[in-house]
Amino acid sequence: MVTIKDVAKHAGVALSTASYALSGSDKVSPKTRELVLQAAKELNYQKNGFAMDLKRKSTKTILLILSDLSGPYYSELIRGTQEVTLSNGFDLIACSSVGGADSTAYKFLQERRVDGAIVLDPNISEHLLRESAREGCPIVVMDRYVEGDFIMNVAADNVQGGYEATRYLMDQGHRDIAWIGGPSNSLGSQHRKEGYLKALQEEGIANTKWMLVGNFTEEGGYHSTKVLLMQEERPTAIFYGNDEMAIGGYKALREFGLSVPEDVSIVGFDDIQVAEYLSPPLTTVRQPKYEMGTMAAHLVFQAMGGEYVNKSYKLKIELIERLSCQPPRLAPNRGKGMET
Amino acid sequence: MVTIKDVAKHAGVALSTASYALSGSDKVSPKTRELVLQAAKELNYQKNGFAMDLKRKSTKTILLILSDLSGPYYSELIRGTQEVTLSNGFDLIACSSVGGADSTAYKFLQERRVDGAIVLDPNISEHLLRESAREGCPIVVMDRYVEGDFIMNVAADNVQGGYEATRYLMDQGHRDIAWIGGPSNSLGSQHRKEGYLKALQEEGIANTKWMLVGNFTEEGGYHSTKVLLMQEERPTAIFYGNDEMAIGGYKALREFGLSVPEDVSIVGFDDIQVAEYLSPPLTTVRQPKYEMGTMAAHLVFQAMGGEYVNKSYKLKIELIERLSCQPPRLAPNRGKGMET
DNA sequence: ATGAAAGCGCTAACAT
DNA sequence: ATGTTAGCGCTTTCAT
Repeated sequence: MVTIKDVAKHAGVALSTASYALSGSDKVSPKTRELVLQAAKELNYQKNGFAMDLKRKSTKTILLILSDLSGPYYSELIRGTQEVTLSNGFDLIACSSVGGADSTAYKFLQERRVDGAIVLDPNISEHLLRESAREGCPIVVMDRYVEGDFIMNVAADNVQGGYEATRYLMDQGHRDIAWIGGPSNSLGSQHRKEGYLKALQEEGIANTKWMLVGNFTEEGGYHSTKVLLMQEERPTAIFYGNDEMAIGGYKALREFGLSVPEDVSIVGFDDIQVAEYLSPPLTTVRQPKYEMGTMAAHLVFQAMGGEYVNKSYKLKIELIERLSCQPPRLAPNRGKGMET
Repeated sequence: MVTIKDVAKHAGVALSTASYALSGSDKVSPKTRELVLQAAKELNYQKNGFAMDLKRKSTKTILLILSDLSGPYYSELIRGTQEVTLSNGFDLIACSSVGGADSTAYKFLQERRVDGAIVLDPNISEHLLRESAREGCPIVVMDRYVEGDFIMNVAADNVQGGYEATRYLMDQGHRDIAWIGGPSNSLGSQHRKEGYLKALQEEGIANTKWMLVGNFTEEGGYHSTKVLLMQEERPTAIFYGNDEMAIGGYKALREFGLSVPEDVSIVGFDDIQVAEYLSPPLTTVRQPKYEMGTMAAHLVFQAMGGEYVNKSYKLKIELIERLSCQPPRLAPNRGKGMET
């Protein structure tokens, strides 16, 4: 491997001179610089970034940790973080936690390979987070709440989102509204459910009968919906913890010969790209993902700069009205022994 | 910052002993190890990965470069590379070329920060690729063809894909088939077009009238389609360089009061998630993305191992038949001065 | 089993 | 303007 030493020798200058020349310092004469650059080119010299980081004690890179590094969900969010990161002269790399404790995420966090991190990944333990966050490596955790030094949180207001979706359904006259939630390790899903329950309670509805879980996948939504439909009493509306599950729901409904929204109204969560193309187009709740991304990145840089920042931010959420909901066809099927 | 030196001192052992203990070598007695581990915990010691890499002269990480780190397109591909990378005990990080020469991609490639790279990004110059690929850092370039030492290529057989899509349309009786391609820096798009032309030629059709470019975006597809439809003679079918553009096409067609597939048949390319939910569901060409991902990763590791590998791979492509095509309604509108 | 010391490739303070 | 040199934090050889 050709090092700066080789370049220096080849150019007939001292090691430091080569270093200066290569880094564009004005401490060397144009002539020497040219000499060095020439030598570097001839030898096909490539700088070793680590050696540099080691000296400089900072990497100028931010790490973005996602649960699977894929999925349409992240697009906008990534774009947001990327813009901010870049305009601060930093680099952004992304990795996932696939592989558990051997995962790239763990390695990069534990080995001080980055100057800051943004984490959107329930698999990263609070322990690791607290252990890794430090002066020189602030961490922003998204969609969950983790306390600790140099740890900040940003999330969409999922409670609000859940509440508004349910409220919307109730305003149309629905009273029998089912909830199909995400996995239990998703705080976002829990909060949506909280909002859902809050809305129900406001109307004095104590629904516990129609609460199921999918796992945020189409598959899961499909199965949970089938389970739901096999019960004696059916809801007039279903609120899904995310859009993917709602897609599965559409499928299950179709299999039961039920149509949306005539027989049952549906609302999803996330507003992924497909939502608008489903038939009927899915009414759903949109999270301000781009804003969440920029927000997170800004926080990282503020914390780096030692600025005082609030530890926790909640961003407003927006209901996207499409065609998957309408008032329930009949008077709700109550009087079969339900209270109120 | 607490270093291994501090840990050693705190534990009352030598630097090297601490290092051994920390890395789980069996050269230290269990007792000393315990001592060191304890000290490390007390001081909240975190190893510095760079220093380690510097010594070890390898990073055990592979870099995946994508043009924008987002977009539904990549999902499967990423999953493929990730699986292989992980099972080889390596880490995978992803970054984009946003930022041009200042981008993360450039930095990581130029500064020897990784042991290999997979590039799916037309923005990375051939020059950089050739400069960066070397023993100890093989590079696999996807969807384009770059020659050089330690550079390999994997791509879907886009020519075949373009050919089959067009052939399919022609088998239904279409003769007036438009092409709306991607940006000119996309070799994939060029190849698809090549296949398209080849199919046309087989029937003796020398179509040049209906060839436009979008830029792989919905927006672009929309506009190009409008331009197309404003012309006097209209095609009976349109073949889009990717699905996003086809979506834009659907929209433009609707605005012109034309329906798919009755008035014009459509085929897309890529088979993104939305394709199946469009109405009508989009007939399109699926690339074996997961396989391309695993293939690329395997190649990187083989090259690392010094194994002889072919430099170039082409993967078969598959036509997904949905409902956006049907035979043209009338006899094709020829006889207006067209040859044959 | 443990310690001393060399050195990975680089930057930057210091000397010339 | 250029050269000399001391580390950055770590691994690893070689003595002990």
